[in-house]
Amino acid sequence: MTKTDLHLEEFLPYKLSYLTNLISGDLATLYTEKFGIAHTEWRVMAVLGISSGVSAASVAEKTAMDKVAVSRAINNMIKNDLVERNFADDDKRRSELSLSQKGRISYDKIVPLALIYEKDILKNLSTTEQKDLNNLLEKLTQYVAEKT
Amino acid sequence: MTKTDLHLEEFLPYKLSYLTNLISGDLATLYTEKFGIAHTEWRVMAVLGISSGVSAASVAEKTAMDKVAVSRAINNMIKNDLVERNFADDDKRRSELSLSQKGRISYDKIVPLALIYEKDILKNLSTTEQKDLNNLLEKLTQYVAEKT
DNA sequence: CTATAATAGTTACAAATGAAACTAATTGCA
DNA sequence: TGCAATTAGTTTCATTTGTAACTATTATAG
Repeated sequence: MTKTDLHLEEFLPYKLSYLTNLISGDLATLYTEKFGIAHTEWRVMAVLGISSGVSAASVAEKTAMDKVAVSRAINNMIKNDLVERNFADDDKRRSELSLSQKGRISYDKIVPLALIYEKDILKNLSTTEQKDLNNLLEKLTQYVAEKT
Repeated sequence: MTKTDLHLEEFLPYKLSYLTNLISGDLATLYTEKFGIAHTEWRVMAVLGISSGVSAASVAEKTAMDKVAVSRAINNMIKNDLVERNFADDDKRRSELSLSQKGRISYDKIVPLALIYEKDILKNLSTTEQKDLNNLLEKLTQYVAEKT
């Protein structure tokens, strides 16, 4: 006799999605409320914070966002003086992006808050459990990503 | 010396979000491609598949969706003959929702596929690891949910 | 009773996201 | 060279989602 009922609360995709939404929403308050930065912009900022002069395509790759979303985020951040853009000498299509001074200041304020938030969540898990969690997520991610 | 850099690939909220998106997108093909059912509708369907005559508010609660999203999903599903609605005798505002026959047929086809999908993903983890995963997600969810 | 508040669900409008077509610049190959 | 194909990024339009205000009905306090 096979069980064919599906209870959302026990269904992995739902559980993951639920937790992810809680955390994302929670985290979003850190960068939206005080800094008026949207979710996509936060991801871009996180990348530009540690890599300067990169292209939009590279940002897209590192943030798992598509190029349209990146384009919009970037242009909005430029408008808000958070990001600066140059165009590459050897290829005028390619943009070279970095945080502006203002962007850097916000970044430097947000990152510690984000790390504290992460730490706060993880404090409920032992060191071993944290390792396990990473392992499990990594395994799942790799498998799902590879099955095309 | 404290580390203040934030690398997305190692940041729990990002990792969770990334995995969730992969899985949700993957799963969505199961119900959209063949059945033309949207994500919100799938959640509603999952609930109505095991509970008949429930209110929209109750569906909202069980799906972690807000009432507007539920209203839209429900009305669309009614339009597509997937859901039937009555209004409660003792309170004409309250709807009593169930899958229609057509909805039930789709449900009976989708659920096994969804469960197979879940099983396929989980087959990469040992029984212990699966338990661990559940435990960890549960712990995190509970903590994050409670910190308001 | 009646007026006010509360509840179930919907509508309307704004913001976010996604897909496809587009522009401009560069590459490659005949 | 010069013309077709590719690449970087943008624009446009349709769909989705979120928020607030709204309608209809029921509950409750005076």
